[in-house]
Amino acid sequence: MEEHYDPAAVESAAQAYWQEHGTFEVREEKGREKYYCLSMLPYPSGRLHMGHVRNYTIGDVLARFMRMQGRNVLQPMGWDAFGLPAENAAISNGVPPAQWTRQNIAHMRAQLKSLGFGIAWSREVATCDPSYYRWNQWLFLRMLERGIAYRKTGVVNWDPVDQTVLANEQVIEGRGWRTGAPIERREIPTYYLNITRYAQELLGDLERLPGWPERVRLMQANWIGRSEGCEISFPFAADTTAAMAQAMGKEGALKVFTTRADTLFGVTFMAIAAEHPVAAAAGQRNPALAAFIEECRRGSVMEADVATQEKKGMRTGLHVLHPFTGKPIEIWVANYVLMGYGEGAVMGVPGHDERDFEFAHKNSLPILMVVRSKSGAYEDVRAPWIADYTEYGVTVNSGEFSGLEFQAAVDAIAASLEKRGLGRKRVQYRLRDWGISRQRYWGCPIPLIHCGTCGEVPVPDDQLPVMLPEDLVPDGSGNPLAKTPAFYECQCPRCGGAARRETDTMDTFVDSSWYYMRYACPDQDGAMIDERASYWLPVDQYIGGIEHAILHLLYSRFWTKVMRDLGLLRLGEPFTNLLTQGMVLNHVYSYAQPDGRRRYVNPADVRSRKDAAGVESFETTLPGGDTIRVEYQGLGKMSKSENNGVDPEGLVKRLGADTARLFTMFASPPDQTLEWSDEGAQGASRFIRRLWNAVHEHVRRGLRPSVDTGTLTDAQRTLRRATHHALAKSTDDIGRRRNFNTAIAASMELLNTVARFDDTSDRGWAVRHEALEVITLMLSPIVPHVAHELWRALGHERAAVDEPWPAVDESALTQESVEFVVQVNGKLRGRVRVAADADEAAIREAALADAHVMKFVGSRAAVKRVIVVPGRQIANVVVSAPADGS
RNA sequence: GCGAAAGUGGCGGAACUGGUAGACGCGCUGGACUUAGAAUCCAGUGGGGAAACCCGUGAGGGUUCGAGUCCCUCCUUUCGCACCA
Repeated sequence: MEEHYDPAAVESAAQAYWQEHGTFEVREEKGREKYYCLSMLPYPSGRLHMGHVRNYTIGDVLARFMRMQGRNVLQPMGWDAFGLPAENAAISNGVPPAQWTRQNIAHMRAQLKSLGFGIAWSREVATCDPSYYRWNQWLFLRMLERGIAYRKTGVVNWDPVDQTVLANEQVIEGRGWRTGAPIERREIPTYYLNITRYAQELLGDLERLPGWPERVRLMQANWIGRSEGCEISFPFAADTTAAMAQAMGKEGALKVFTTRADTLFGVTFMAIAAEHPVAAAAGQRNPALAAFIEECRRGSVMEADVATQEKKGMRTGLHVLHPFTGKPIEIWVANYVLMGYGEGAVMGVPGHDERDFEFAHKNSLPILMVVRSKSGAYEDVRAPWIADYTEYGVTVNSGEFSGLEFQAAVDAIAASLEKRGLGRKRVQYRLRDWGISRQRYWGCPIPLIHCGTCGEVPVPDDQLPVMLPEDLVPDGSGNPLAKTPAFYECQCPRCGGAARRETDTMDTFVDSSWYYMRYACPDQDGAMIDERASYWLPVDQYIGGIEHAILHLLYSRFWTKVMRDLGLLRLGEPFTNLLTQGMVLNHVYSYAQPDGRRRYVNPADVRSRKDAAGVESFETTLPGGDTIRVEYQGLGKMSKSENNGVDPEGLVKRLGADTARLFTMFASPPDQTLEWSDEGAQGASRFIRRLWNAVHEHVRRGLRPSVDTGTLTDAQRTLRRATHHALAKSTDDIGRRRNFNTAIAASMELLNTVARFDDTSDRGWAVRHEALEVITLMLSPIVPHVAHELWRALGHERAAVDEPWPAVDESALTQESVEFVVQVNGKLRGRVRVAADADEAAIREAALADAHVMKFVGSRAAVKRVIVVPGRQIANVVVSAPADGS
């Protein structure tokens, strides 16, 4: 063993050992309990960031811990390799996305290896490999056969300059993020996956996921957004049937969805979305209305923007009839009605709905009150034209349905409507079908062919995969696939005539919806997955960022259920336990440039100084050599834009992988935010050196006999107790609570105890030896490299990574006497030592015999009772009037 | 607006089931070693007070022998969703 800790040497030796022994390569072993530990796969952006380090360290600690617990552990890794950044890099550098992506993967793989993660590298998957995306295409075709995938014309964000669809988050203040061009709402044909078919199951099964954070389940439930209500048909009035017959075919009624059928008698107008077919029909006869519809169409499709918009509307001149009173009700086109939810039309009840209230006020529409509060108070204090009343109450002014409470009113009205064929109860979901078409190059081709005579024709299975050409360089305008005849020109598989291949690619969320299944059998080229998947799945522990709480995790659950229904799996839920790690934060510093724009300075380049009054200020040295003052702007997520990232590669070079891992695990619990601290990282490094030095000092004295636990001194017994106490805590903290920070604190505490233990006898040596062994193994999942070396130094042939997790020696924990804390009326007043088996009476006597305690009790006569809590080693003396202690 | 989580020393955090508030680390102070610094080691470190003690977990109330923890009201911060009919 070297005298001085050299992380680079220790780490490369340990990594070489694991590599050589294939330590983390695993096979399916029937009868051995498996543990599938999965971290979300990274996008190959080029370099790891601290968020990756944190994510994969959490996974690695759990994987290594479970391995020591005897489980057959699979921890794989792969690459979410399709996507926009590769195209953007291609546009600015002229390098094909494939080349850029593969270079990044190579670099990041090396970075992951340098951090010592115990990954089964032979199972690596990259989603841009044809051997992977081929099965996206295959499953898509199976979905198409069953109607789960379908083609529909839908509203999208369209950038007219780049000629492409943009995701909502790529539209900034109504303009394309790259071109600055105003974004249009355009209806183009895209492929959808029918996730709404699974809405109820996706919602209901959330209850079967107790290993998921409550807040993620809640976010998904809100996203799915189930509401119970009624659909109601309002027949068209006589004056409008001619126009409607044209637009609506045979329907003859305007359908709405409502959760408040009890307010049906309060309807004073109908509101329909600008995209509603009735609106289009009305617009044909009315140029002003057509212009208004066009104005709404140009507006953003982002719902957050829609929410802040002023409520605007225009009358259509068309009417429907109230299903009970028969009175005509005018139809308005309103910008607050969403085409994508319910029927794209609502009944306007301004007396009992906030939005309708606002709309009615703006347009001077009548407001009727048809619900009063149960107490009746509402009628007395508020008139409907002053405020709306949106609570559940009792119906009034509602004909035969007056005087009913909410549920009774809804039931009665729905029953009556259903009898007349004008409505029924229905469940509505907020969730929409998943549009997967992207007018992008760097993604998985959608395996379809458009033929002039046969229409849309699926690519036959034996022609899969539809290969994405890898040598194209996008220029920023449109999809290069659509400009590459060699790609899109093809023969129709049905009639053999000339046809055009679909040039849209799939949303990259498709790629990440099932990659965790493929790790089980990445070499299988005859099927999507095979029976090895049923050995490893479901994933026992999934770790990733909270930002994926909805989309990725919902899509994966949906995908799993589809595969189950296709008979490919027996599993309904892919991830048993989910850990969402917190963000990594760092300080943000900036200064104003002459042109007024702020420039961000990396915290590593900022110096702090204090003036005579102790006021702290910050400065940095510019590349030119000038020193400039910078402003502290608080903490922010590590990001490029705020230039506050810490490069893991530099950290590993400077302090070592073990230090990087130890600091990220120690600074805060895994699900909370982590604040980067350079001093904290130094502290982690210092602890590792202290441990190294302690072991070095210990083994320098040579190896000696093992512990004879029967004949130890008090100090020796105390150290053994500390050892096994720390072990019990660490086991619980990692295994049950997932609180790695406190597990590490327990090891630090034990090392402090060892440092104070200066017994040089044989038995003293042996007790210290045991403590150092336990520390080494307890920390080995967190700092595996240094543990590997220390374990050898402590005299072991077998590698630390192959050792089982040590067992707690219960006998070491027992004590002959224990200290009880004595309180008087809940305030700490003394400590007494009693025999470990002392009964309540003895503890009570000991407490009352303590002079300091009695000072506050006054006299024994004042004692009302004594509460003894043996498990907590605490006794509380209750007195009626405590003495003041003086 | 709706939903959720969280407010504890100078800082990150600990206190898991209501039972010794502040573990562990950082920082800071003093000391040792050193020509000196760095590194390392030792001691101290919530506030007040000479001490006895008193006060302290965002604010206010409550339950309890006992509250950081439970209940009520309020404040602040963060996150998610947001015209969902």
